[in-house]
Amino acid sequence: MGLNTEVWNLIKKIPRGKVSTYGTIARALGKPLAARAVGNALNKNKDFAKIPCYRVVRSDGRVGGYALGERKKIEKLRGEKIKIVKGKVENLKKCLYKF
DNA sequence: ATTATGACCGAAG
DNA sequence: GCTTCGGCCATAA
Repeated sequence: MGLNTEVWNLIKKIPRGKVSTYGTIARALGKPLAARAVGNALNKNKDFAKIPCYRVVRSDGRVGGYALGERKKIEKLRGEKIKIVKGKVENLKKCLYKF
């Protein structure tokens, strides 16, 4: 397959109301230094219905990019009761999903 | 084979 | 808090 499918299949497991980070995903795939590549992989996803790419944020809590725009990403997260203040997730530790 | 680009990260100022 | 910078990986040209 490829990195893309690996990433997509993995993040499908992130439940509603939880998030993960690019770096965490990279580590979970055994490529600890590939955080950037993970972002690229998510950017190529088109199936927004099945793959919750909006649940992946930056390591410092900032929401990060989204193919449909940062605005939409924040809306989606808020829709799952995740607090966003000044473009950052509050209590990132608390919302983090453990793989 | 080389270069550029991007939904990143950590350290440093 | 903030910004800048070098480093990293994968993909495309």
